Amino acid sequence: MKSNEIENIFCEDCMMRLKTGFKTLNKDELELLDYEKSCIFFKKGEFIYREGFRGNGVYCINKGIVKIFKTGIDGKEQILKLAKAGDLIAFRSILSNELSCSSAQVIEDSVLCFIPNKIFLKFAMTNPQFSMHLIRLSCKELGESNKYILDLAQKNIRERVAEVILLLKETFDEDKDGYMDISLSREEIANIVGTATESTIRQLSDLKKEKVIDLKGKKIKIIDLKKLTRISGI
Amino acid sequence: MKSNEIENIFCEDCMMRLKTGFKTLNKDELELLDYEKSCIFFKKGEFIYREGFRGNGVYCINKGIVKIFKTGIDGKEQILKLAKAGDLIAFRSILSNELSCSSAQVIEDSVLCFIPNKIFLKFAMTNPQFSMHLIRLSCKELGESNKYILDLAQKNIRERVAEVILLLKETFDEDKDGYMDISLSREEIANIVGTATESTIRQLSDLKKEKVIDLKGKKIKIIDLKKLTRISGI
DNA sequence: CGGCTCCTTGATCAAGGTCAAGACATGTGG
DNA sequence: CCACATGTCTTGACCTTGATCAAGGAGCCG
Repeated sequence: MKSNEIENIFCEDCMMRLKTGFKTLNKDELELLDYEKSCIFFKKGEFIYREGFRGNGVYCINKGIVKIFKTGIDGKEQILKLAKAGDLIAFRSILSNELSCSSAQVIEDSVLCFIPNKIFLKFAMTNPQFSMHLIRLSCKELGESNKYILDLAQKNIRERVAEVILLLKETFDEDKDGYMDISLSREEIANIVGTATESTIRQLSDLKKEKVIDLKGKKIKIIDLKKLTRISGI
Repeated sequence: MKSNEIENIFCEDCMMRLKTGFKTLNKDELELLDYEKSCIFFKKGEFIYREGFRGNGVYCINKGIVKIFKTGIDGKEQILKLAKAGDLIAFRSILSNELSCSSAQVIEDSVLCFIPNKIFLKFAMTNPQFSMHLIRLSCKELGESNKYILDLAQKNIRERVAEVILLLKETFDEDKDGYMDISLSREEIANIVGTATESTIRQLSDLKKEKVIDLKGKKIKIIDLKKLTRISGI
């Protein structure tokens, strides 16, 4: 189907499955999932799906990092979410039966399991445990979106940059030196914060000067968590 | 239970039910719902629930208008949604088992049906049709929230004011003179747009001068829908 | 080494926030 | 019914924040 299809990852052995609603599937369902799904490798920069299209399935991230974003006027991105191993993406449009409201592009080489519409919806409609998981997932994301609306409307850029760094810390691990295990371009950080690239750079420089964070290329390390939290206004 | 409880509205006869997931309930379930729910009258200005608390049920709006909002720094509101007859509110925190992420306050005298946690979750877990409705509802709202994030991040205030007027038009009917059937204070409009009250007033005045809308007290009438749409950048 | 792209910084400018004052509307008690 | 108080609306003046434009620097690759 896809050119970069790779050898099957057995769902039963998949550690990521336990982080998702798929852990509620019984043996038969799991077998069916295993049969119907396909595992696909995506290189950095590749698109998984694009805004405005009708999706034909959902993706479970087995490995890698994916950015989910909307495209605004003159092509400027607004990143809604960074998805990582164990996250389910593209479920919103499938479940609400709408066109996709966002695009997904790979930030770090990824392995994704594609689960076709039909079987995903079958589970959703026949397995109450599974559907409750989906409900919780979408309601959680709704809560996060609502929070971000407030921030965008009321916080200034310094506060939002601080908050995004804290968000990254929550989402990603850190290496032995304390730098967070994610490499985003300055433009991408700006597209999470919802501001111009230059403004984000200035805020990052300020935070570095103030010894709140340290920067090494694209890597960020939090030095003074307390102060960063205070700045973010959480 | 509540001081302003009013006489029961029979679910079976309730027209609003047909707009909600409750239309999927069978006769027995409906009877149970009817028995467990309570109908409550709320006067303008009263709070239905507040941010940060654990909800003990959801509300189905039978009549009236309710604003759902988050409170930010120094008390400034950000309105997330105006809910009207046929809308279900407070379901997010119940379903995700989190604290309420927003408050609900009555804008126009309302009648609400309170459905306790227990029975609502029972339906969600045992009636697949009902749970699919909930999934669709939360995914739809998630899509709207995501859209609003993009707007807040990238559109200017003129565009956003125009967009909010269009949103009001979609949500509420108009009277015989073409004025929309909702009265919001300038501050409330500003709290939807996510800006200062004065800025909103200026934009409204401009749009009136340009003959795009007309203003009569708190009532708004759209004169030039095409131009308004163009301004909103949709 | 030249040609990319991304990052950084400075200068400038406009959008929109804030403050202040007056207009208008509404309600209240005398 | 008036006088007064209160709250909302509106407008003007001013100033801050952050966007935009421009130029130079750093890192990377063929």
